[in-house]
Amino acid sequence: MNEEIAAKCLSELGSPTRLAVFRLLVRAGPDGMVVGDIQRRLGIPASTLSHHIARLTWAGLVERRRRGRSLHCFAHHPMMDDLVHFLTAECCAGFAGEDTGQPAA
Amino acid sequence: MNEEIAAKCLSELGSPTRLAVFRLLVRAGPDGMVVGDIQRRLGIPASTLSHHIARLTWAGLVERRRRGRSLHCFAHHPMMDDLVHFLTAECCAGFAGEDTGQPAA
DNA sequence: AATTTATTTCGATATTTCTAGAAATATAGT
DNA sequence: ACTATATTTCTAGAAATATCGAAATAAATT
Repeated sequence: MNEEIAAKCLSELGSPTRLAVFRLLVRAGPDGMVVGDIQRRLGIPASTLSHHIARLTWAGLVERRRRGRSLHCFAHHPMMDDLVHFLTAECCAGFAGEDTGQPAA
Repeated sequence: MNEEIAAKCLSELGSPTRLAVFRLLVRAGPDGMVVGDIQRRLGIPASTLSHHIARLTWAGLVERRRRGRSLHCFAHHPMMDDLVHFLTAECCAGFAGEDTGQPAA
């Protein structure tokens, strides 16, 4: 995880709709959730939802696996864990990060 | 911290430029950093930087205090801590969040 | 192979965001 | 009051994003 990838993830999670989708998937656990169920839960058109899920997937935050006619979506936890670790280590008060090349002052 | 505020913070930090600004401020510590120093460090026009700092401030992630002719900027750690806590508690694998009103399945 | 279900891709429009120059504002010094 | 410095606000064009209906694709069923 570097600043560029972190920014990408943050940006994707920064959409209220996408954050809601991601939280649903986290709550859904290892079984994931079918696109149609997410759609009914959030009440948004299928094409709009598809767009948002595609972006989350592109950012590495969500995985999709086809099972029969349905697509199951899962939160991809390693990416989220890396992101939280990055924020904790380099963007929080108790900053103990490595020297990134620039002097502290 | 709720989903709406979290989305706002995530969205603001999701810009590469703004994430860089915020990280600079975290590294700068309690002394903060003057806008002009940030500008020279990042090499972007003053008006562009002002826009980004205004957004970070509006999101509650940065504080500004005038000191003479300069404006000192500081990372506002409580907001960031709340955000990281929100992500850890409700968007990560070991999810132990409260029931948000919907049944788990 | 036609039908039904599930989801995506396309296309078009509306909105937001980014960027940066020019002008304006705020403060300090002379 | 004038000048210099620091930063913001105004403005606008370009680029990115959001939205959603319609058409297309994929898989199962008949």
